[in-house]
Amino acid sequence: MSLRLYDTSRGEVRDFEPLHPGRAGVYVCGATPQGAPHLGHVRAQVAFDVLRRWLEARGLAVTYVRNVTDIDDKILTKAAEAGVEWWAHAYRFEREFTAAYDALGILPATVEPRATGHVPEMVELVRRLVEAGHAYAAEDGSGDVYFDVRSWPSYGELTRQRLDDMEAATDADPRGKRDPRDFALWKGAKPSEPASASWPTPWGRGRPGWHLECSAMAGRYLGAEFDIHGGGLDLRFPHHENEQAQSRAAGDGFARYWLHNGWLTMAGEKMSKSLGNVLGVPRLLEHHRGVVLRYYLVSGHYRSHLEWSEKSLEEAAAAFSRLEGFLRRALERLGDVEVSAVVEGGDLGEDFVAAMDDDLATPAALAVLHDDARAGNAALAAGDDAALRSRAARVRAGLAVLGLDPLSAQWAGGAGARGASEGLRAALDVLVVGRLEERARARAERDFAAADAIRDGLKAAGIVIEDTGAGPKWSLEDEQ
RNA sequence: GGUGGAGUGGCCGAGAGGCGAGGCAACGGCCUGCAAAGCCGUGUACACGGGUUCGAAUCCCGUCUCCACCUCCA
Repeated sequence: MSLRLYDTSRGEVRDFEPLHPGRAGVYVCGATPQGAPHLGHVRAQVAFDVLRRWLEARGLAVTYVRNVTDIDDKILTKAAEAGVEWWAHAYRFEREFTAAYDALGILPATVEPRATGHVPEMVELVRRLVEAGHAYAAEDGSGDVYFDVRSWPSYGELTRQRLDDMEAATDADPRGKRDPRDFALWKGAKPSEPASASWPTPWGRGRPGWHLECSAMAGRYLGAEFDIHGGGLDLRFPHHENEQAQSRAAGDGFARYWLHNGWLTMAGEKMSKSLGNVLGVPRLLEHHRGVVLRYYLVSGHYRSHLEWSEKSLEEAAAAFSRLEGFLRRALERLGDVEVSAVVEGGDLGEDFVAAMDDDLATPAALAVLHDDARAGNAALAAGDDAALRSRAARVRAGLAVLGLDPLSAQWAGGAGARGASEGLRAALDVLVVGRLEERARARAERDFAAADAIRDGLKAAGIVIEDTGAGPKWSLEDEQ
């Protein structure tokens, strides 16, 4: 039994063997905070959060690095359009990304480095590349420094493309380039750009090119060679190809496995800012629980396209409620559902482990949990507490690995921000229980019209009544 | 032109040679005063055309359609 992952650089699933036994270094491309986060952004982060949680469940000590590229062309232009400092613009949206991550239960990274905080590392990397003959300062005096793709025969290996087959960028500014496909490691300062957006280097003042920061920061926190690099499919080329080229040309081993997540689509098309079909996470959270959004994202395989619709999200809510409802009933019956979500010696079932080991097959893993919940519900009805306890433990442990444990600190308390506070809930309980007592008297007298009127009245107020073996229970409709 | 991916039942969404993933919806039943929840049962789907095989959604050949990357993009 071992973890197998689809390595996009090889185009195949292969066994994951960490570089250092017992540890894993993971680098995931995070935000370029030029605007608000959309659901596609968080899909990627949820996917790699699940990877990280699974590696930890397998007993690996994970160093999880997620960068923030807080300076780039678009940040500069959008900030200028908005009439604010570029660094204020970047930080504002960085905080929105962080809030979105938190709302979806994405664990904080081990470290979340910013590009602007790693200029010395970047300059050093450029220096090494220039010395090795793989980079050159532009001859037009612009201050740009380019990577020389012709000097690196492996260029294109990540995406299995041949340099000669690539379309040359039509809109690329060829100024000072030896080959149109050469990419900027460093961009010379322009008079039109703010002075605060440039740093001194041996090649003059300037700012980082797009790809350099990831190589520099991965090296800084994970070393010259590390286990896994993740990101969206659109980053394979040019971003990841260029990262790998510059790091390896500088003599570093860089990433050993490359993982890429698939698209969240709308009407079959990729969600992206340029198409304008984005779903902002803050807006979605006004109407949907974060845990439900997360369940929805996890219900498809991370490499598959996931077709967005409100209906799909409602189905996800219903499916999650099924598991959540089972755990809440189990908790009431048993008093506690203590679990250990580790692969060896924990409560995760064999089938669940096999699913997750198979390139993080979360849909299959969820199917296992639904099967356990069904069996657990039957055990509950039959009064078989031992069976109930083991099923509930498995469901909870599995959900915990997926970041969906309804009893966890993250998600307990029902609808989170939308839920009632403790004090209000206690006050409401007194009132509702009073009404339920009236209803019980009416039912005892077989006055069902009066009993149902009470239930309907509460329903109209958003309070749902369910009669259970242990008497009536109430809950807020929003929390279901 | 190069590279890669997808087409599965009413819907979402797995699987990748033989035992009908799972969820949602629907229908029938159990339970219930009713409802809700839960449980049991009901569905024979894999773009199309050939082929291989005892057996194909899964392998091979061909065709069609869609998407993505090669330019900023999770």
